[in-house]
Amino acid sequence: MNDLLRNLKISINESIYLKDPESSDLGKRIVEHGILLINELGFDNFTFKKLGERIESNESSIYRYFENKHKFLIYLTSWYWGWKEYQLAFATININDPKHKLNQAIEILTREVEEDQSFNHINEVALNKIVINEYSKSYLTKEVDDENKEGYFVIYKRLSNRLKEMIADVNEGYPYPASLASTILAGSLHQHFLKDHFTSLTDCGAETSPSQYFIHLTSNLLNS
Amino acid sequence: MNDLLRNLKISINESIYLKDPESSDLGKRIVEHGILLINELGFDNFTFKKLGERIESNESSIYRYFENKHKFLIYLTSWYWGWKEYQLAFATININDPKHKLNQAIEILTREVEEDQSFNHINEVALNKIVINEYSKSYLTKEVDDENKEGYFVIYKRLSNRLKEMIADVNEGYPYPASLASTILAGSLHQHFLKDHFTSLTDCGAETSPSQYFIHLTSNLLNS
DNA sequence: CAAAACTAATAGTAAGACTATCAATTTTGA
DNA sequence: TCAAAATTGATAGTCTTACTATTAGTTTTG
Repeated sequence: MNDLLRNLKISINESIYLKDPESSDLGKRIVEHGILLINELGFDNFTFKKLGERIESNESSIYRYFENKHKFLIYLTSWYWGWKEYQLAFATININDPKHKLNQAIEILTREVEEDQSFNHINEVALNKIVINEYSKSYLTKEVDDENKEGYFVIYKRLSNRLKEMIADVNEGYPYPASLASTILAGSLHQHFLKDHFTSLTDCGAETSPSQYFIHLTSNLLNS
Repeated sequence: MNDLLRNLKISINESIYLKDPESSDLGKRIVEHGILLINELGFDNFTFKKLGERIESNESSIYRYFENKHKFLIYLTSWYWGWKEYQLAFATININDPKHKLNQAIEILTREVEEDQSFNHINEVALNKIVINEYSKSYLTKEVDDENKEGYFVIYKRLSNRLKEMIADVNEGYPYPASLASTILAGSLHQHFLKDHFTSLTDCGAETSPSQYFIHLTSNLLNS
């Protein structure tokens, strides 16, 4: 991402946090080291107490920013999808050919993540691993419907919808654009997970990327 | 499923449990009501203490069958995939045409689950909902690699592989059979979840089923 | 029918997920 | 610039979860 975006802020639904972590130094440290610590321990073993120790602050101070670790995860993953949304918008804005545009979109949404200099306190590589390993835990709960109504997943839904529109622009007769879009988004996380832990269940690995798999799949499906 | 299978037992890796729950009345009650209770409360809110109260037994007695609730989930989902594996084997054994065989396989693996009379103490409909809502939590952990080595996921991997073989039998030139198989299995659970909670992200619903979507996708992909 | 296995009940520990209180520090706006 | 407001850190405390240990009563079985 370029310098134009250096002052950009990904905006996130205010009901996800108690106090905006972008508004203070402590808040940014919570986010920065929260990402690193969840990535190290896994979300299940992560606690606010451990994060407090890591940043030499106090558990109770973290609770003033986020109600609980579940909301913290929703905050972090929302940030991630908001970040992807910007990348997608910038990378496809000048492309007119629908096929080329869609391929570019899939590439951006499914590729291996690299560090983005525009956001100092966020390690996008670690955050991407968190999304791969933990994102589904944020919605596989008994509270999904309530939280969905509260708008906790708007960014992801908007992103999935953009992809769906691009699919429809390539082939408006294709009957399942929404399902294909969600399959690409969730399926890509899954293929990344499989290549790290269940190699027999995927063709992705050193020589083949999830991007190649999904671009091939989509092209063949829509251009036939 | 027919009467031939009435005495069938789905066999599950012995290291997943401490004492075989099929070997006693209490064990069967743990499984039977464990499925119902997890379905009611969600896995996160489920505890052995609550299950003990439900079956009028004791927490400590349940701990003699399963080390912890994580292993209990692995047991239940392994049972589910073993059950699917039998259904798949029986339904495809006499089909010779590879395309027809594959379509039949996808149908079985992605369709809405109905009660199976062959296994009295197991409510397959509730178990299917558990698999949709909780299966990914069983492998999205820091311990996956160890547990995978212990064979906790063999049944699922074997099933995914069978599907992969059927895909390859239809089109041996298709470059991503393993990824397509895992996409169908995990993607189907995901589409079922979306139709219940995020309707804008899927085309599946009252008129369209995940089976139709995946059969259409696979046919178009392999027969072009 | 006695030994072995199993189950239920109780108690106890350590950690997690918070809430409340208070004092010290920092920020801020009149 | 100084007093009020906001923020942070430290401590303590509650309730729940996830277990482990012990014991006593019940059932099974060779």
